[in-house]
Amino acid sequence: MAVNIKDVARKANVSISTVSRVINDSKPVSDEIKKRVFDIIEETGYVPNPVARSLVMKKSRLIGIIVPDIANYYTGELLNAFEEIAKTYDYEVILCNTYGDFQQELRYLKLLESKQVEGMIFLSFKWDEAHQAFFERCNLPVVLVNRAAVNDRVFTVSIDHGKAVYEMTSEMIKRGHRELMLIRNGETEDVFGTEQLEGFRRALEEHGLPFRPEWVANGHYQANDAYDAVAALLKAGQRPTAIVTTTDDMAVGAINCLVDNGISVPGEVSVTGFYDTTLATLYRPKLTTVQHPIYDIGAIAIRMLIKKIDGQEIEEKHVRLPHGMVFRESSR
Amino acid sequence: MAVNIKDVARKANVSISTVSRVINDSKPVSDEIKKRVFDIIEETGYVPNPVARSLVMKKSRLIGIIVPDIANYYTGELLNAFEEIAKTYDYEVILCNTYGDFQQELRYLKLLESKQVEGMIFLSFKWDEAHQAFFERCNLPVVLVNRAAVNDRVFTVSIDHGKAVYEMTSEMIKRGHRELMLIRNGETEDVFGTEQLEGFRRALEEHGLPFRPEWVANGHYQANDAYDAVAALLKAGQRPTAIVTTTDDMAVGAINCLVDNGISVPGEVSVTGFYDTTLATLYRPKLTTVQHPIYDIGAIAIRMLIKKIDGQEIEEKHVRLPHGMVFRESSR
DNA sequence: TTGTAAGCGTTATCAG
DNA sequence: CTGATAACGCTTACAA
Repeated sequence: MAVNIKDVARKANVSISTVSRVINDSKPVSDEIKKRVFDIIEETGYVPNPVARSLVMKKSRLIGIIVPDIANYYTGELLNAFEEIAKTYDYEVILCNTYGDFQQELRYLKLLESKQVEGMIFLSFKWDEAHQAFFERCNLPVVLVNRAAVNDRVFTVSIDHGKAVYEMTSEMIKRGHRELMLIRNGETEDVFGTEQLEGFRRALEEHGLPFRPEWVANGHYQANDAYDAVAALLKAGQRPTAIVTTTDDMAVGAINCLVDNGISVPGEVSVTGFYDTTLATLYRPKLTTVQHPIYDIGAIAIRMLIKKIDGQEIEEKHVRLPHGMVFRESSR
Repeated sequence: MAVNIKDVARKANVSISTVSRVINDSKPVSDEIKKRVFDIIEETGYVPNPVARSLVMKKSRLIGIIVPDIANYYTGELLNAFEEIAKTYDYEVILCNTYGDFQQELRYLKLLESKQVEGMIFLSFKWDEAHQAFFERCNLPVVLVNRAAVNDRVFTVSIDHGKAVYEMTSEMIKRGHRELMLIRNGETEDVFGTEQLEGFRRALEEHGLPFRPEWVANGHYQANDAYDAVAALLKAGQRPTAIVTTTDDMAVGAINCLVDNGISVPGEVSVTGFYDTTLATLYRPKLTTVQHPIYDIGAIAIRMLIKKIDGQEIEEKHVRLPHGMVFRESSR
């Protein structure tokens, strides 16, 4: 049977309040007694019961993480960051996978609330009134990762998607491309998808290139989406010379389709990715892609959350991290 | 302020024990009172406090998961399964990422114990005395995923790695290959690495082919390991016609090295993977690989654990799931 | 069938 | 500085 505070108190010949004081360093205790208590703790291997502690403090030291899919590099890397930083602050993360299902999300929100999490990190595709209402009611801190800001009630951290697409598109144009296609994240509710589109359009405009709506496809992060989009374009007899995508997976899907149709990459068509995941260097040709500080985004998100939980004021409620670009073999 | 059992009791004009009885359905309560209580619960939105419940029941309904790295498809898919099934049984999983570090593992073991987890799932590379001693002492159920059985104190679930390698190797031999290389998981403590080697050796023997130790490389799951191993062999002027690997990533690494050296795959050399991750179909040439029921392994592991936690007897302590083989473009 | 009361292992208030 | 003691929200004998 595990030893508890009472046992320690008895063996050390002090009251339990004293023991509590020494383990929490909450009030002055004489050095002599402190040592006696520490010795007993050492000897018995006593560890305070976090459940009892939670009950009285009304704090669970739990953080809820809601993600649409765990099985990919991007989410995994984020989780690495959440987990690692949270531990540092003595918080535990509990994981909820929604498979992108809206109802599931709502269910998990309630579940997490009942589990007394002290805050949440949200990685879902959309953010709508139901979410908003929920957080309004339960008054829990939330931070959204790679979702656009809706208001100051929720915090966000991401890169500037519009700028990233703008820069990558401009770079392709500078390198001589005139026929460009965009495959973006096309959830209509996804504000970043819109941002991405705007970035693309702006790059074209600034270089005096025409914007053709039919050369914009809406993907959902997956390789297949891009494959199909490119296939459709090809079938319609159209052929861009550069394809800008917003996911490494989609870039690979696009390239696969091109190659399957006998079109060489980057010989005839250049393709760019997004995020710079492991896939970008594993795949051949290696991907030219937007470098996304995934781990850092995760680290900042969880730090913001914990800061807020601890009652500190957050000055910068919507953080935007800088991104980079790597030019590898998939573009010319 | 959240409503508690007392509030419900008062509003329903019953004692708190009665409320407890109706929410847990633990003892008979008259239909009339039951209805009254349910109405109040509905009205107030009361949710029992799981922390208080844990304290008295001495159960946390928490399961600890220890993994060496979250950011890959394999772990992610496993986590999907853990998370999903655990929720079904009203358990929460808490995640610990060790980056493969042994000391970190030990630290997490203690942490999880102090958090009162009721069981653990372990995905670490090795299993040694320190682990064994820990579980011996704290008497917590554990299940090891894709690690070999050490004894009956810990449960395991995996596929038969020896058989998988044996079959894939045999198949390559049947297809005419006589010069085969193996890149396996080479942690010396990794019993499956040994099993894999044995399977390879047995396939060669049964077909009267010589076993050359220098054509066996030890990787650590990563593409780079395989890349380097193949590069070394090539440098030594050796060239197999088929390379069997035990990871899709390693297969890709091997192919990349071959191609970088002007050797065509599968034209001149065939390469096979393991696990059938998303990479296997994203990459070109698409990978011939061993199909590994990742999600199922995770599902069985977490079910075994929960069963054990609930005090049920586990008849089959070391489960081996069947695997498959897919032949795609990376082999001839 | 229902209620009373004793914990569960802590922290925190209030005397001394 | 130290020690009783009352919470925290719930389950569960034990009584009624």
